[in-house]
Amino acid sequence: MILTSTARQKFLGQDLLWAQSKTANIPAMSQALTRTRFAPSPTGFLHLGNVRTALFNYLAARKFGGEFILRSEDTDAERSREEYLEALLADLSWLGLSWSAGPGHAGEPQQGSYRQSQRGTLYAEQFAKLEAGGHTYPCFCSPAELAVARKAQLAAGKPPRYLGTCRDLDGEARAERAASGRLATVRFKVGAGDSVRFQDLVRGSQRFQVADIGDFIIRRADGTPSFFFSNAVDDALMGITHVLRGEDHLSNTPRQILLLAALELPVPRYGHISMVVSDDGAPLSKRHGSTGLRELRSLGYLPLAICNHLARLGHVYEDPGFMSMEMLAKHFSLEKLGRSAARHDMAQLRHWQKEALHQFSEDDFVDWLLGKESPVREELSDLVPAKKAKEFALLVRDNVEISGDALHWAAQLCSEPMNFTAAAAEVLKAVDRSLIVAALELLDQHPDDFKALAAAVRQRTGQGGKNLFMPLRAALTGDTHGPEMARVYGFLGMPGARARLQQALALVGAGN
RNA sequence: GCUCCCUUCGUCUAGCGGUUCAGGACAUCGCCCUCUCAAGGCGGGAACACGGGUUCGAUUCCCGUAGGGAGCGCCA
Repeated sequence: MILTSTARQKFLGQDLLWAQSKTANIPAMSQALTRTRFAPSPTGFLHLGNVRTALFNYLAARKFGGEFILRSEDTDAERSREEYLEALLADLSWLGLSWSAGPGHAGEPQQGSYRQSQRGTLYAEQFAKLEAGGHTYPCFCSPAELAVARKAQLAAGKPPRYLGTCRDLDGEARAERAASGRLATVRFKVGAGDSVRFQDLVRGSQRFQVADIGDFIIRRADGTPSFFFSNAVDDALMGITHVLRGEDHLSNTPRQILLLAALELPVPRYGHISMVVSDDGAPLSKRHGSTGLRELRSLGYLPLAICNHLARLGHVYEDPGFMSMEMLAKHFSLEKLGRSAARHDMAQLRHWQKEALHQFSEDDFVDWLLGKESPVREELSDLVPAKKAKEFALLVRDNVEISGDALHWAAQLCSEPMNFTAAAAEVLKAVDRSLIVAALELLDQHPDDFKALAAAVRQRTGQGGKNLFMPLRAALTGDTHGPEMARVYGFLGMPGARARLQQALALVGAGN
């Protein structure tokens, strides 16, 4: 395809616009006009890379008082599943990313559905426009034939591009092939000898040779639109102004610009953000345990912890502190987006998790650990008596980083008989029997005052400091670290403490 | 194979030719606090991939090399 001069003018005009937008950090335009989107295909669960893309789009929209919309790219009927879509929506809203329009949203807009599988009519109109403009042709090559051609090109050291076999077929030849029952795809005619330029929001000016782009399929043999087509067309039709997407789309962008130009539809500003790789440097995949949003959620990571972590992967905030979603949006800036790939580091996420927990009030914390949303709610209720649950939660608060950690403390402090960690058993083995015996005998005199008990034991045994407290801790909690002993003692209660000391006695004195 | 993108402490990154023998955060190590852990305070170690240019002067600009990544699909 040769760009018409008006189309080219348009490009130049847009180049200018984009160049400006880069320096001005998104033009004022008409503020409310900033529309971003997240357009996943419901073929699996979200991983951190997807989530970060969604987050950036959300933050950009929110910062400029615009709209963030969701679109389900479910044109692949084979792989798309309703349950994935539902999971996606649930996970995104759990994260705190709210969208103003999307699949299943009340008040579906004038343009139609936010599921591509239901936008066939709209696509048909656009296909017709393209066909009328002479931008397309049917291609009768079979997948097998194409695969062979590709292989041959690769072997010959050539780029694997469509050869154009069906491009110049005349009407007769086409009719003949169609009559023979061969199904045709529709290809977009890409012209030669020109280049496509655009100003990438994060990578600056880009230029691709049109000659390097083969005629690509925009409609599959079954009549459904291909990604290049539906994705670009929907962005235009839905009035998307800024597309922040993965770097993997960068070299495909010229195709979409060409398409949109042929359709005379508005071209959004594109920003290609770096990829996120997992902590071992491997690319993220839909079934990568530690990088799946679902997995993190079920482990007890908090939405805001994840957002703080992700927002700083490939994006810089001057303030190194924890931020609310509002602050994340307020200080989000396209100019602060980095160009190189970022590694997801669990240690960093853990830091934000601690920060997020730190922000919690007591009630928030109790609700997080024991409430309906808690992934450990049931297991905890099996271990901790309901009436002591709240006290337990507050007791272990400083020793819990993710909800699962509470399970350890529940097991240590509530199970009967009690568990001793290896370290605690070591401590008890080395301790003098008389110390535990003394504690046992003095227990009655100090039923609810650990300090007084400790003082009494100290007086009788002559042991103090670490030598006093560590054995008592090991005996009462079965562990060598944990919450403050005075609070633990209060939680255990006198009868509980007695039972525990007696159990500990069995381990004591292995040395004497 | 071709095209494009990327390359500063272990990790995320600041840096947009000199005021930086490179700053912050996380992680790590040490000390303080302390009955333990955590938190908190103080302090330490730790990086400009390599080679050429350009320049009075390069982490910063240009060109190569190496390494990593992406795209070239009737996947998205």
